[in-house]
Amino acid sequence: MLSWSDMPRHDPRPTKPPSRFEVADRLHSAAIHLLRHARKQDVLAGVGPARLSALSLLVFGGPMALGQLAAAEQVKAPTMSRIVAGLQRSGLAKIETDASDARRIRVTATAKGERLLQQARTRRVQKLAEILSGSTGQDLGTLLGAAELIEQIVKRAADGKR
Amino acid sequence: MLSWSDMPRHDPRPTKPPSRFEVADRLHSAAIHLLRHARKQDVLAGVGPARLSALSLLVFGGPMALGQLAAAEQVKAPTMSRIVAGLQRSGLAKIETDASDARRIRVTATAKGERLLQQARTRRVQKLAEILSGSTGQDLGTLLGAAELIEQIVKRAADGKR
DNA sequence: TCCATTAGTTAGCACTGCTAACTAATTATA
DNA sequence: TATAATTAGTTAGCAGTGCTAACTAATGGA
Repeated sequence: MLSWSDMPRHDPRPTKPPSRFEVADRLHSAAIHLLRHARKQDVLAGVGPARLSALSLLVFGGPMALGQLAAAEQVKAPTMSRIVAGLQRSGLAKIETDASDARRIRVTATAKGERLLQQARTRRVQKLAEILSGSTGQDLGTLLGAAELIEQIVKRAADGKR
Repeated sequence: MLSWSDMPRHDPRPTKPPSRFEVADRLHSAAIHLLRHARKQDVLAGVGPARLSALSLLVFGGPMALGQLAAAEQVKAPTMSRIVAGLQRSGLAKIETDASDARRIRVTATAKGERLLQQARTRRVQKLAEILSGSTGQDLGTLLGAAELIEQIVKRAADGKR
């Protein structure tokens, strides 16, 4: 779904330089379909996607304040407040008040949280690796290159916005 | 976040044949970050993501029964029942009972629904095209190739499951 | 000192996912 | 044919995730 190629094409121009628009559309569709597979593994963690994502930020990015977490996850403070409360309730993260500024809280992943995240991560990636099993080395190279490009591009866009 | 490369690497092996695992991980991360941008455009539609996605299926896939919709969206029937009710309430889709089997309903996108979807689609893709604006023609080629590969791979995985 | 700003929380709404339990229609079977 | 099993959808109720508005508490500047 959601692909220009699904619509009647009255432009029989051959594939010369792909337009940004076409590339954007195909990437969009591909990303949706890819993540749909990965996401299904997450139910096994028993933790919702927002909590899992915030936890991953804590595990890989280290302890941080609620506001930082919210900004990184592109979510408003009240939403992150609830997510952190959930993580705390499940024993996956702990919070302590900042020594130098009593308004701030410092959120940290617990050992249990790190363990759970690694397992969830492994399941997701393993699932994707599984569906890549029929791919040639060359295809894997193309995909890796594309993934790196995308990360660069997205990072550039985010930096430009800051 | 969520990338092996963020973790301490004690394996200094150069980039020879990328492992499926590594490719899966990088793709996973890239897809998440890419869609995070596109998704933010959707608030402008005034329709939630699940409804938008179901509507796109109706627009591009034609009218179908509720069960088909649920299966295609990988969602349970009660969830799709509510999504369709919402689309109907907003005048974006209409339902009629199947003539040959009175248990079934036939869900169809309205003209208004098609219009709204095209606008939402355009916004999403335009946003992605925008962040691609700094890319060379060669990069666009790599990205397009990767998108096509992913669609093939995901399709194969889905077909295999059937 | 007093006021504006900043960090987080609480309350309340909407949307999306689930399971369990239901109705109604269809199909299979005794 | 009558009844039982299956199938299609709906309803009710729960949890999670997003928002805005309104609040409290702490900080920092005039």
